[in-house]
Amino acid sequence: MDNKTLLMECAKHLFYTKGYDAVGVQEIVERAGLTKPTLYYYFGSKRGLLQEIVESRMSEFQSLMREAEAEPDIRELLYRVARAFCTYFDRDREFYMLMMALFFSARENEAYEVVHPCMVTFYDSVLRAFERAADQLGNMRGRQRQFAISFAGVVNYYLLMRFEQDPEQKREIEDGEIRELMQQFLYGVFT
Amino acid sequence: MDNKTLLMECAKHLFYTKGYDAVGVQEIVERAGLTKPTLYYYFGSKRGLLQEIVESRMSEFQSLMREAEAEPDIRELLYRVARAFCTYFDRDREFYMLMMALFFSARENEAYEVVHPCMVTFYDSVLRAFERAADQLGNMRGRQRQFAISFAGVVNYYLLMRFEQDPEQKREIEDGEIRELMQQFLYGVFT
DNA sequence: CATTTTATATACCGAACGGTATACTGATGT
DNA sequence: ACATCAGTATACCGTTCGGTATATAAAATG
Repeated sequence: MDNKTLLMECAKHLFYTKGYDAVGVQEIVERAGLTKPTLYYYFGSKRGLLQEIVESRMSEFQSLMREAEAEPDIRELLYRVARAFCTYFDRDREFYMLMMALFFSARENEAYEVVHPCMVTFYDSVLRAFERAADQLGNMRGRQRQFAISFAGVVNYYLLMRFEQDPEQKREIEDGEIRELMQQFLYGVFT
Repeated sequence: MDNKTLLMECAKHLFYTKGYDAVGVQEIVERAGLTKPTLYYYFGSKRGLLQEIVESRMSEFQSLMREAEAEPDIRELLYRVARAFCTYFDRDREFYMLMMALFFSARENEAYEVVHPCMVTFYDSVLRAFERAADQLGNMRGRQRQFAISFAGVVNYYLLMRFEQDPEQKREIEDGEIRELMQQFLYGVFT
């Protein structure tokens, strides 16, 4: 692994573990066995470092979503979108949790400013899916937003729970689990 | 307002706005028009300050939940629990959002250590509600945890959306909205 | 071989960090 | 009148912060 990638990996781990503001650049370069000017050579600033970490993993999410979005049937579509989120989560759990944490962090914080545009992308993908399936959901009365929010809430809290119970990622998320979750979302808790 | 309360209010606002780690004690006391030794006189440390902010608002939540939990019917119970969350949210939106942010923050962060026990309390309240209603939900096959997680996800993401659209708290959350959200949770999106 | 470019280190900057030793002030109790 | 004590301020502590000026060594380029 080249030093640039090494720095990004070390930073990601520390940001995830201790929080963006709580980690100093000194700590990052020490973990990588390098020095500060090297970090500033590649990224220009602490903010630039976070930006590159985030951007380097966004394209992967977008291609996962593009596959999922092709599905016309709403039930299958929702399953696939949830599947895309879970796959993305499984590929790098620390990164996913870091994104979640930064999304919920303070609005005026540097890290939030970097991450927010990406989270809008995530959310818009879900919202578009509901809007394209409007004809199958009856009169939604403009509830697309509420559906998208609920969907994101259910999926992300599910992943959060997964992570707390199995932070080591011993086993991947199975299709059956995702289908059950979507079943509950579509038809309620009584089924 | 006495200086202790003033410090807590200023700190809460700054922690919410900029993030716990990003705010220095100097900034807090300046906003309050006081000096550092005063802060350390009352709270002992920055951590102690956060602790008091959090603890001072927990009892209120617990009494709201205790009222809601008395309801035997699962539909009405869920509505009441959601109502309790919303009321609590409406009473002090900045505090609620601060708690959310800190709950999602890094595990090894000082702020997380302070807030985590409280969030466990929140979650356990919901979990208990589902467990007490087990007989009305058929065979849950141990899905209480999943229900509780989904419920928390739906409610918290709903409040998050509310907050983004109306951070000024111009109007309270109406019962109809909560009932609709719970309807969707109980019976799915097709209703 | 000389020159430029890329990548790294040493050593440092001023500012801000969390926290404290000490002194003062005004009210309270005796 | 005096001692006590809660509350507040001045001035300071050592450490760490994000960031940089400068040097150097290796690799690519002419």
